[in-house]
Amino acid sequence: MTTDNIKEETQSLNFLEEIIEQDIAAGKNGGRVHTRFPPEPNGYLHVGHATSICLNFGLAVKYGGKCNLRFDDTNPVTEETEYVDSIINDVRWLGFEPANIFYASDYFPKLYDFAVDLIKKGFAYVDDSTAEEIAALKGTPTEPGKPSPYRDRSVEENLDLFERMRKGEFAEGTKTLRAKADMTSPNMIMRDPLLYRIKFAHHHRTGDDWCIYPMYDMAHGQSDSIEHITHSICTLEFVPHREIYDWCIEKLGIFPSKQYEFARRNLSYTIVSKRKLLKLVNEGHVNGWDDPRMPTISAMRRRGYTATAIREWAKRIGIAKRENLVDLSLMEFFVREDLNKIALRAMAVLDPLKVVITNYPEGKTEFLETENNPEDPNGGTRQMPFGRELWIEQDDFMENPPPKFFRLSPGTLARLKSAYIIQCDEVVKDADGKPTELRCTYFPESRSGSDTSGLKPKTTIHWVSAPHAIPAEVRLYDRLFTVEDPANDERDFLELINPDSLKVVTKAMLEPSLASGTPGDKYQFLRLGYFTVDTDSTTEKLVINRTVTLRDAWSKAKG
RNA sequence: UGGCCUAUGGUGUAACGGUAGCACAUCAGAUUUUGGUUCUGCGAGUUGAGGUUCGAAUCCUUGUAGGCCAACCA
Repeated sequence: MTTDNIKEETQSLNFLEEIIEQDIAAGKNGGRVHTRFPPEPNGYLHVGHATSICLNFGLAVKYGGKCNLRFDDTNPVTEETEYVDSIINDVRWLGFEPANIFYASDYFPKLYDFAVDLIKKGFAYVDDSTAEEIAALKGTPTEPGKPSPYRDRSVEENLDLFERMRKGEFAEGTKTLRAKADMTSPNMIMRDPLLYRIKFAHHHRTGDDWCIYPMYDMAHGQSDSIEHITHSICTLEFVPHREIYDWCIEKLGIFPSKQYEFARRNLSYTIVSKRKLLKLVNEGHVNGWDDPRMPTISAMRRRGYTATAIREWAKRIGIAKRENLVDLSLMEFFVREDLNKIALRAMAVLDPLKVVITNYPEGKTEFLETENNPEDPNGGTRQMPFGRELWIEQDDFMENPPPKFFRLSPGTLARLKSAYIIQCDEVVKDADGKPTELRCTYFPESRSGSDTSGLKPKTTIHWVSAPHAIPAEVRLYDRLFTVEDPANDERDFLELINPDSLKVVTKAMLEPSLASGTPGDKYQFLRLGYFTVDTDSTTEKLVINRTVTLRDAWSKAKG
């Protein structure tokens, strides 16, 4: 037996996997595993949904089961087809194909029949109380509720009233259908929860067919049951709903789906509240739902995060029932890990400083070979033009360097990556004393691959040939908020926005091979980070997003 | 002052009565034509108090702390 086998066999399970394996072992549902991802199409999917998608689809994959994508579209006033399309797109982009794409709204007729069945069995009644009256009789967590005066209507009357609700005979808010459960239950959810409400609203799929719509407690579990979902996984805030979930299924005598709850995963420095996200977009704090600083899946995609990275991240942070705040650096680790393998290397200068090689012939251009990806044996090489005038990074030069700085400074040597070793002879400065040009000499015998100079520079820096460089706009992103947990801060979240979350570099210089870049292409700009071509790019102008920086020992060292 | 859920290094997550492990982060070192990658190593943890047991992170009791529940939202 190999080490790998041992490792695999002793791999620990999360609590949901344990439940599933026990169910399979017990022969429950014939060993079948069927999950579902049930978003409400009222907004864009965010990183929290991403973990849920990975969980539900991942479990199905792991146990040879199925996972449905089901739109929980039972509230017509907030839901739109636009969101449906983006959700399907996001699920597929993450690498999962739903076994079925279903809509709770497709079950409206069936759900209506279920409601009628509950009425007939004496488990539901039509209540004429107003919202205020219902709330008043509901009691409090420490006091039991009191029965509605309409609670003991006859089955016949309830049937009649409910049918007339459906026909549109009553105004919104005047009548509801409620479960006849337990007004004295310590679980507030069990105090005769609303099952149906009247809403004369246009539904994105059923149009004006209905003027009554099922509530969550009437729709969700029953939809699970209709689809024969075996493991219905949701977040912790639904724990108290489990009782009514089971109650409805039992009273209806339908397929017994089971609900299990986990703690949603929170990412540090981000916010996922739909209301707050909407505010960021509407008030222009960010540039739309897919602004690369947003926590939406579409934004992460645009920023250059890969589906692989997100899936691996979700796998690694695991699943449990305790409160958590996952450090952003863990996400960034997986983004770097994947990008390190797949991103093409390129050279780009964000803050250009002119270098003139005084002993290099004027007008001469030579092409030097450089590797596309040292991590990929089949990555191949490309040719980089090199000449007398180059751009290097301002940060790579210091006239008066501190002790640990070992890049270019007057009199020191530096290797130009895949090219020659140079030495800085003279610094040309502007009126403010800022270097504007370096006059250097190169060592012709130090060419990469055939270096006979014997010189040992302490550093290798990146560069771009000035006459061949492509100017581009590069957008540098940082965390959107200044505090780890903006959702739980006493200050208004708008006050916590990081003023430096976006820096636009307008005069970046890229190596010429970038000219053919199209949106979504991923690169590692040597020594700078991982970058991707943004959707704002045009044929005239490239726009590049920085996905994440490289780990940077130097910036840490200097503080 | 009701019910429910939860508590393990800085962070996330394992250990299912038998040596508290893994990953990230941190720090130190090696390698390196990317201050990247890779490799090696260090430091750091069971919410308090009782109890059961030969033995408790794990079981029991009881504190403490955090979260959720009184939308015609999901």
